[in-house]
Amino acid sequence: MSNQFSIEELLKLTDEDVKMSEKQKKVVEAAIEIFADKGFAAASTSEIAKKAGVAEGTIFRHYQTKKDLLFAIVMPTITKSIAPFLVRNFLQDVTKQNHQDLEHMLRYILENRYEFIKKNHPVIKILLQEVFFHEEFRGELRKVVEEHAVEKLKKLIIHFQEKGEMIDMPPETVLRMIITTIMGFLIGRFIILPDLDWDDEAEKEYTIQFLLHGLMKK
Amino acid sequence: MSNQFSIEELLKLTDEDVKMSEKQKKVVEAAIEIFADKGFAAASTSEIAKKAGVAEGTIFRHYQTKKDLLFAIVMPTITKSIAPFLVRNFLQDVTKQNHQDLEHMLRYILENRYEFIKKNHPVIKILLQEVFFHEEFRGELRKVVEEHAVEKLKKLIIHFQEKGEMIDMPPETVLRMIITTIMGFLIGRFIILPDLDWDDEAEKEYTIQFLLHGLMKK
Amino acid sequence: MSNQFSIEELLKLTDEDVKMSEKQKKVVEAAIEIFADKGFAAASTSEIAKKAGVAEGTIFRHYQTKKDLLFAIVMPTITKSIAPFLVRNFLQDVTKQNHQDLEHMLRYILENRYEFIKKNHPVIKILLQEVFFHEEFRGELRKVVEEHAVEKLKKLIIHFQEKGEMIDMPPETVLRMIITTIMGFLIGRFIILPDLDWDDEAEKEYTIQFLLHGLMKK
Amino acid sequence: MSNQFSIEELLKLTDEDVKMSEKQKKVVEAAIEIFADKGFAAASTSEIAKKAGVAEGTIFRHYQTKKDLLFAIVMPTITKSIAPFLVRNFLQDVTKQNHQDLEHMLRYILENRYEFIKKNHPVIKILLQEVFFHEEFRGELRKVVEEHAVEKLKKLIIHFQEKGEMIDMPPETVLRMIITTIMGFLIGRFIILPDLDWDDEAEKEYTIQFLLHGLMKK
DNA sequence: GATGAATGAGCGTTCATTCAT
DNA sequence: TATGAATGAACGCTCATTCAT
Repeated sequence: MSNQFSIEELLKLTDEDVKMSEKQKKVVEAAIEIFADKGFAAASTSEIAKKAGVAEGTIFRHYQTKKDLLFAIVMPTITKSIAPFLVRNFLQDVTKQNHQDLEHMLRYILENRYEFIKKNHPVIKILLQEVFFHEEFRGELRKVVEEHAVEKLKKLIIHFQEKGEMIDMPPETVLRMIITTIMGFLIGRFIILPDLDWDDEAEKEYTIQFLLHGLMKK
Repeated sequence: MSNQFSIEELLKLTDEDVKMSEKQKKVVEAAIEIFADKGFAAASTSEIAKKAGVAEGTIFRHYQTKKDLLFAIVMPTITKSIAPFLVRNFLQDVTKQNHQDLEHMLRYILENRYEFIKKNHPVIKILLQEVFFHEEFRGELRKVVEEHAVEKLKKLIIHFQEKGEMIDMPPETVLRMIITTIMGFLIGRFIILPDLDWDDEAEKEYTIQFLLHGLMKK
Repeated sequence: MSNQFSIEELLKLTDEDVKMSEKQKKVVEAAIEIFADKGFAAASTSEIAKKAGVAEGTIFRHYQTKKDLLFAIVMPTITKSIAPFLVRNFLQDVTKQNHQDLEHMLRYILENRYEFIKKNHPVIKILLQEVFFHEEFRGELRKVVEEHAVEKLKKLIIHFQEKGEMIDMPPETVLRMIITTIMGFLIGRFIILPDLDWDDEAEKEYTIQFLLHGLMKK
Repeated sequence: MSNQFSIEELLKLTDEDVKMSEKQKKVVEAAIEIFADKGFAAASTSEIAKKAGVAEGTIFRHYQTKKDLLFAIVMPTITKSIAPFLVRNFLQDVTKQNHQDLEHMLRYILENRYEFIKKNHPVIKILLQEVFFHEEFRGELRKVVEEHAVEKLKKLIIHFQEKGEMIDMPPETVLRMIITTIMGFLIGRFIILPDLDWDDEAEKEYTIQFLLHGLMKK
């Protein structure tokens, strides 16, 4: 319980950024924009400095290497990416409720992650692009997901299956369907085709309906 | 109909590679390995040359620039990525059959793309990594998908919906669910977690079941 | 005679350091250590500041440039390096004595310079390392040596030669032998191989014997 | 005997340099000049390239780092610096002769090293300047001197002492006097004050006389 | 056709120095 | 007086690309 956080504590994590000096903030903003646009390897520190309106040396006062800058941007987002499962009572809250739990849970996760990616899509784009090239990202993701998300969700799935509400598939497979469907929507919506004319509320509803139909026992 | 191909013609596309000299093939193999491993921008032509066992200059005899080499590797795979829909009679074949059409179609597409990605996952990994950074890839993908896949599949979806077999959602949304679920499986299986101990036949079956449950009218 | 000093005045030169603030002293100490260790050009002011426990800017309050810091450290040692010959009565003192003068003089110089380098070897190491790269050091050395040491010593040599005690060689050559032999010992002892197990008293004696044998008329 | 060389073989070592391309030779020449002039740390590769008339990248085709360039220049000279003692029969040649052996040996060494430093003084200047900053140089010097020079010379010194020709001092101390006196002359002559008006033949003679007087038993 | 030396622009990074606090 | 963030020129080095052989 000691390494879990209340929503308030999680928000504090976000506000830590406030400690940054004005110039440092400018550097981070410019770096996010450029990393997202052309990728880490193709981004140059001189371009970042120019866009941030600082001298190139200023970047290296705050971040020892270009890679450190990338990590400082992406690493916190890796933790925050599983924020719903960091909430202390996530498991109990959901299981104590009635037969509509599954739907509630899916709606909660989708809505919550929708807002998260809506606010952070440039950094998440960077994460998606760079996760292949930096073992550190994969390691951190695996750690954070395995420690805080996988077990909780598998328990929930088994709980729903025992109540006879959910289709009989291995919990890992059900998990894959949930993640795939939700991320498929959000990545399509915010990363791949953000310029399409999305009716967000309708698509969220369809996504939930598709998941419920696909996962619930008839 | 003129820019559509029979299965035989598609296979010929694959065999075009045969025209390449021994050295050229080595270059392409080395480039695929290194691009997939560290990304286009972080790969150096000298490293590719060394791994291919050719001189640095040899690469540039066959490909004017490093980017040309990338394109020569990835572009054909973009076309092949929608191969099932390039087949002349795809639409007729499916719609002329009985009430098990939807399942047959999904099974056909999944099986076919499973084999494709199994054989080509390094190049597909490169495509996934680089599609964000090269407008040319996005343009080609959009063209090929819109011209050959989207319309056919939307017609099919409408056909199933009119037969009362498929859930009532906008065809584009149904398409998204199908693509998301199938690609979610294949990318997870071959690109993100290829080292997991997958029971492929079972997972394929679950994926089909999930799609059928999610998309069929009860 | 006006620019010559008594022993007391020379000591005062040493005590000038007292005027420095605590921080300034720390800077000088750190700079000596780092300049001696890695050379002036490869030493960074930030490293000096860190080792001295002051801010980077503090160095430049006391010394306008990094070179000024080097000069402030080394220049006084250039003067002190010929201290024995700065003593007002060096010449008279030696020539007024008996036939053992030569030996006395050599012992005096060797002993005196042995103590000097024992106390100041880090700065002398810096001087030896940097004298090639800074014309200012060569200029100051030449000035100080020519003005205060060469003429006195040449007169002494001629004096000993006229007394028939010393071998007939050009006085400059004799001077070279003396300097070479004494500095060869001291540099070997304190700069090049300080970690060897030296028997200092014996080696001093051998050095004197070698010089006497080599220079005295048989 | 296997790792010892005839004069001819040693000369071949020198001629190996011939394998270098024209541009590479230019780079080495420029680097020697600039390293000797301002020291390794203060020399810039762009300045070397400019003086050599090549592109900066050309330097790094032949030498992976600036330090490699320094080592390629200096390391062979470390070996050659003890060339006389690498000659197969150095020891026998000298000891088989008559009472004038000591003088012959000293004359041979002085003359030989005089010619060596006359030809190579820029590289030797670099070695003297950089030996303090690069453990690799000290290591190589120690190895080469201990393996090939020290033992041979100590045996010779003991041989002369047993014949009663040489003063009774520890052989290491005698060695120090010889090295100090010869190097003192050569370094003064070629490195420190090369612009003085030296009468080389006379100074060589004085140096030998001083050594003989200083070391021979009366 | 293949080579690999040569190029030079551009990279990430360091550094002595300045200056507002 | 002392600080340390900020600067920007210069550094060592890499790279895609060219071209004489």
